Amino acid sequence: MAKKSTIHDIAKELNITASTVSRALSGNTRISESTREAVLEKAKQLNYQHNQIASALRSGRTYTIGVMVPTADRSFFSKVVRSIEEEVGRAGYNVIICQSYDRQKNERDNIEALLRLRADGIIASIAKESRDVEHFQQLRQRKVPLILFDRVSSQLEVSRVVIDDFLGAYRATAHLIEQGYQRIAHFAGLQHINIYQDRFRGYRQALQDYGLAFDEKRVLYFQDLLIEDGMYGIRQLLALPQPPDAVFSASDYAALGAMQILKESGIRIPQDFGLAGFANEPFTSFVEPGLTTVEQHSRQIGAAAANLFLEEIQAEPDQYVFRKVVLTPELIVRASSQRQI
Amino acid sequence: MAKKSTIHDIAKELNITASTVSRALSGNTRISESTREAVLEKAKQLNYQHNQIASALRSGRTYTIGVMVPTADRSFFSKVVRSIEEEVGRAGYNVIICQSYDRQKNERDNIEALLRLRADGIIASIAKESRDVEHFQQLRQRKVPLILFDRVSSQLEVSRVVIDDFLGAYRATAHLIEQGYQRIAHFAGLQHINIYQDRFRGYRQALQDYGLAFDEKRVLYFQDLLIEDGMYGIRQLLALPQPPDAVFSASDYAALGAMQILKESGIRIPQDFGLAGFANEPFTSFVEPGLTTVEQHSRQIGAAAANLFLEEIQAEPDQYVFRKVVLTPELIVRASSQRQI
DNA sequence: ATAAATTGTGCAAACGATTGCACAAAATAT
DNA sequence: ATATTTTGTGCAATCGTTTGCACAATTTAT
Repeated sequence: MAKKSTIHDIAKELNITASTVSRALSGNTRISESTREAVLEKAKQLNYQHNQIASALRSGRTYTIGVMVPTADRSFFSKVVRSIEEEVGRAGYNVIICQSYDRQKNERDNIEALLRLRADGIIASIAKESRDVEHFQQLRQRKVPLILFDRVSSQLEVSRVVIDDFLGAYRATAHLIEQGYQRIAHFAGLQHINIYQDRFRGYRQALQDYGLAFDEKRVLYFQDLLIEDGMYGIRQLLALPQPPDAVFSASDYAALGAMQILKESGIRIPQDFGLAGFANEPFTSFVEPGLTTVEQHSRQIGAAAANLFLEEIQAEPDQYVFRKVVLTPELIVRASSQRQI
Repeated sequence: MAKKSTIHDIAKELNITASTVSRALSGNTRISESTREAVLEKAKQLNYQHNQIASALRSGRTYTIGVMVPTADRSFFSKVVRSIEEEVGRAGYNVIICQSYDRQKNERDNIEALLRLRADGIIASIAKESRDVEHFQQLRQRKVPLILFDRVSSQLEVSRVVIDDFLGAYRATAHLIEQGYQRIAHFAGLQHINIYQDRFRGYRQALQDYGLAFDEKRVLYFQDLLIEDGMYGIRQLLALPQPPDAVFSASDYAALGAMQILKESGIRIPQDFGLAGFANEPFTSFVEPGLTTVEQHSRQIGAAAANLFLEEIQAEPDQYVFRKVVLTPELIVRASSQRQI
């Protein structure tokens, strides 16, 4: 039971040198077919396993890439991660998943760890807490490719892939208006985050284009846009002198919270009140009524991010130009907003 | 802008050797306070970053541990992972999250990748598809500590942490019986998986202890126990000559599917029909009515698994004895099963 | 038939840290 | 005052691959 075998062990048995073994294993074309076969067979026989550590040390490439998301237990991020895994996996890269839990400290620590591990690149979506992004700067200095997606920062000059949040929000709001809702409120996220800012802008633009007044009392801002936030928010809105008759929420979770309270209060959805969320979380399709929402095409986001990384890693370091991919979201209309039949 | 600095750079600047620098940085007590300080300062000044690759190659320890779960977007696994991260992080370990997506091939590939990366250990929950576990055996051969949790295999002699699934199922079923339900059905998982087998056994035992007849027509087996499975399952059950009046589902998701259909069919929960799930997924608390379920104490599972790993890694290789940690689950009673007030 | 290109392999130096051994200087014990 | 221990550092080998350079043997071109 050979504990650990190295290319030297293989070399010794075959009376050749380790260089030749290394080349045979890595597919160097200068190696003759016969020795290659012999090496491969002996490798299998000795239960040889490539030592990625040694390889990485010498070659400078770890074939490892870090993917950092706020949290992996959100359908959106989980799908993006999976899609990245599939895409870069085909090119021989391993993915290390990191979670920032929306904390800047974790984000910083993860970056440190990935740098120590000498990851070949990082694909990330920025933590909510990170208003400044200096901790990402050192990646630039160290020439580690960084690709951002979804939650990006304009302060970083890197390739990125986003969806058109403005358009998604615009369409959702316009749809509510077209369904006859008049006083549409908005659950907004923190405005230093691009996606929430864009969604807010889309909402306002739609109101304006359709000639509806914007009323800032109908906009509530939340740190996390969770279910509880939605519950709290809808209570605030219903207590207004002139309560709204619909909510466009920047998050499905907050929309769901609102739905709970509305149902409890005997307010009928969609007859009396319209609801639309954002992200197309799985639960949106099985709550009652189904929640109208915006699909972000997470798989495509992941694939795009992965490909941007692969491009960048293969490009000449100095003449690579950063790219921006913008995908178009899709409005998913469900019962929660369908007043007209 | 020093691109990359090594301990040699630091050494050169201070007119000492790399060995001394290495020792100073790693906290060796033989180094004088003055040189240590000088090294630390110079390191910061040169923007030095420890090269974990080189270190790993020489020392044989990567301080990296792989955590493999079927999928990270389930609340249960996500919490376990987080808890492991926190626990081993304190001991200086990095966590690499891998997902098998319940596929044996992915599981095998992940193990290969982790071995290539020379992970110091692996904590895993086995994929549904894996009936045999030979791909785990090579870890034993290569002396890489393996800790299993939740979905374990009796074919592997390793430390493990599980909850008492039998007890959880027993309590859930007993609770339904005590609420007056008479014909309790069960959504079961694949029986080659320990947790589903135990839950099934708990269900049967409770029926028996309370003098209720076991009827195999009331047990439906599902591959994945998803929402759709629950929808399909409840339809089957309702079509029986003598339909059940309650379901204990081995998964919250399937229970949720059943709930949807029951509501659509105008069957009142809990008055006409009782429901209980398993896992305490977040949505169980906000569906209407709240779903009775079983909490698995995921954080404790993660912490226990992490500590088992840390113990094993520190033990003498040959005299380590495998340990089994069994945690007690907790029944969470909600409206879906509370017929008696 | 000679020159040039190609093919297949070996040599040896990296990559950047860790670590056993050695040893001088300083501190402590006898 | 000498012997012994402790303290602080250096030397050099090592971890397992990769890779530029060299070079003989073969093949192809002129």
